[in-house]
Amino acid sequence: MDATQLTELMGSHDFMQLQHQLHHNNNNYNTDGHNGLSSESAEGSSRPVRRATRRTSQLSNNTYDLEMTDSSSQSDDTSGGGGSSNGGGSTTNTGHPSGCSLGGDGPSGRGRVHHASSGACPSTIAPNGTSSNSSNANASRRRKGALNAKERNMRRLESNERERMRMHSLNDAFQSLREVIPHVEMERRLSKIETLTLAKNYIINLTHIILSKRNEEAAALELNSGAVGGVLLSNLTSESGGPVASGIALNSNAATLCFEDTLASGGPFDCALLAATDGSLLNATTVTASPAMQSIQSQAIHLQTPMEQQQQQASHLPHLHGHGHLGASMSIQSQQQPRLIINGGNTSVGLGVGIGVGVGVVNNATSFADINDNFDEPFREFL
DNA sequence: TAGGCCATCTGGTCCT
DNA sequence: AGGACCAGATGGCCTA
Repeated sequence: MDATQLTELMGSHDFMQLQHQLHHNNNNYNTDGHNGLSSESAEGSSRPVRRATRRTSQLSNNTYDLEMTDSSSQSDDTSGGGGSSNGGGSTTNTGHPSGCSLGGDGPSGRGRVHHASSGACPSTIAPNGTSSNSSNANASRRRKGALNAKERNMRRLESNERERMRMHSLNDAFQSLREVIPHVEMERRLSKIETLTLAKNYIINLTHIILSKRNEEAAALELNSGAVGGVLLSNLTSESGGPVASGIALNSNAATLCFEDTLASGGPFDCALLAATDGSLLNATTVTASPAMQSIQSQAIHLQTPMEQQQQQASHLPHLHGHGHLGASMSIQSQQQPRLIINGGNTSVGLGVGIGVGVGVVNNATSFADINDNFDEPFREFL
């Protein structure tokens, strides 16, 4: 799985092809002890390894002169981007003060609303590098100037330390997220943007599944257009022991959503047999895993384990605001319901059909007109 | 060597 | 007022 394939995967919202992969997630990504990741898997992935020495306290390496009394230098310079002697330091003033984009993009739109008179980018920069910003900013600087340089430097160091800790917490949260998102095994760990994209798509797919579970028949009607939010299960037998709708479950053209009841025991499943790719509508039914099905359960992507792991890590997670879809996802995972078995009974169709059938739900937005309108609905009870 | 990704520093802004 | 949050800037590491 290379980066291109991953990009395609993220673009296709396909998570259902990930069998045989999830159980590697916790072992194959290199981590380092400094960024909150486990250290036992440091072999085989270069990206985290090279960070091993980065996540250390910078205080000891800082070249701040705590005895300095010249208020015109170091962190007191409000015009200089960076200015640090370590890491983000800027030894050459580029002429672009901190907070100003080189391309003149203006406010990015992220973050909080800025008042017209404020903003990260000073309106003008005096030749000496001082900002001619609002009077509030000037007053603030005057107040800061009232502090002696040693105290300012100390506060700057403390602020830097807090910022590092904040970013470490953020990175820990990213790692926790990586561990609960099924994704294709890669030789390197997921980048942040990949993690967020996969998480978003994963949540979308879970939403589809929940909606389908709540109203299989309605979902089946929607899915009848060919987009199926499930996975292929084969070798299923009906509860009575006979083949399930012969030509359906045993047919790779059929897509089946099953929620675990008693997979381990081979008991009945509540399965929503959604739709065959020929457009025929399938009925919801209850089926029982055959011995063959049970035999492949070890290869299934079983979300319970990462969920449990997440629960174990819950106490270590940084505070997550209770709004937004990520929060909803976290909530539903902590509730452990529903537990979804993602499986591929026929490995030969795992990728091709998995993409085309299993995860076509999102690509075919018209098949789920209600998804965006009621996206939060399945999660409201968990909020 | 260019580009991607990341950690860190930094100062402005907002919130409590 | 202090801390959290944010985003720009910078340099390091790695891969293609």
